[in-house]
Amino acid sequence: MPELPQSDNMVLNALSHQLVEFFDKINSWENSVVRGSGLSPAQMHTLEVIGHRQDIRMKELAERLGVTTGTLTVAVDKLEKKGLVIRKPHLHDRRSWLVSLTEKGKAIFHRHDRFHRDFTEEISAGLTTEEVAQFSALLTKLLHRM
Amino acid sequence: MPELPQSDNMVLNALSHQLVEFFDKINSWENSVVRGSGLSPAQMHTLEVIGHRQDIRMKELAERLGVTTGTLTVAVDKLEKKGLVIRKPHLHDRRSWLVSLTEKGKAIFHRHDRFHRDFTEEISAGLTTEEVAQFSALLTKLLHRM
DNA sequence: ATCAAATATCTTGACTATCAAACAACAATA
DNA sequence: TATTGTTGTTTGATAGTCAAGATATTTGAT
Repeated sequence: MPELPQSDNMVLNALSHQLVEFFDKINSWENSVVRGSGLSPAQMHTLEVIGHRQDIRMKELAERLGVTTGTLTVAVDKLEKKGLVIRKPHLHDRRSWLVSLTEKGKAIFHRHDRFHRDFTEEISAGLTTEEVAQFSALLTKLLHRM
Repeated sequence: MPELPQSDNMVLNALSHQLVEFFDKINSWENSVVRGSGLSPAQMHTLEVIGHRQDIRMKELAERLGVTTGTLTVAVDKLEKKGLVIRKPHLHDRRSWLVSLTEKGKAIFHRHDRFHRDFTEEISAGLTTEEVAQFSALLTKLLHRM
């Protein structure tokens, strides 16, 4: 197993802590924005995933959210009661349901998406256009390995 | 209010969705790692904050975690029962308690910190040393505005 | 020195999120 | 057809969360 040079080790250590801080700050921003919307963070996240992939099976939705189908059943029940999502039977698999956003759900989804966009603009206001492009390119490489 | 050029707008939109994806992937990685430790994500996060700032007041800990002191009282009760943290009276303010990690809590904290370090190393393995330094520098600028 | 206001923590009640396990309906395969 | 696997639901237990109220202590203004 090859050893990293000491300097690389220190950079990685610093980066690790930066990532933790970055994550925490995004997280608390997200929470404070969501709390102003009448939905819980988990509910908003559910709307987000459905919004990016309409007519999604319960099973796949649960996987993408990282919860069990049991948890999801209850969550979707509540969102359906609020009129934000709707279940439709799967045409070819009668065990399955497809979940999608209602118009009301789509409105919330798009508003939240705009919040993300505004947040991104705000935090990158200290960067030049080139630096933003650079950051995005590096992020692409990182995402490939995750 | 100045309008951004169309191309900048598109870059920001892309970056916004990249950040969401980045956040989600870190989140699910973190959750899967934590679940293997017998602690909940919230409990691990509490240990992390205490670990970085031993002898912290309940009030300040609650603020850093983004929860009310009522929530924290219950959380610290449970961590204390597990032998991971300990409350000590504040020397100069008899209303206050200082919370710190026990040896057992420190062990868990350090192990988790190493997980973060390994994760960082893994995802940045596709980057050159210079790119890692570049990414870290850009992150520093972003963190300043958050 | 006294007293009102502010602060730090804890308690309680209500609600949500979560999982695991057991179950029912249906699909896929031997 | 009979068996095995998959999809979604239900239920019981535990944890996380907040708001509101209670208690003890400190601070600040008279």
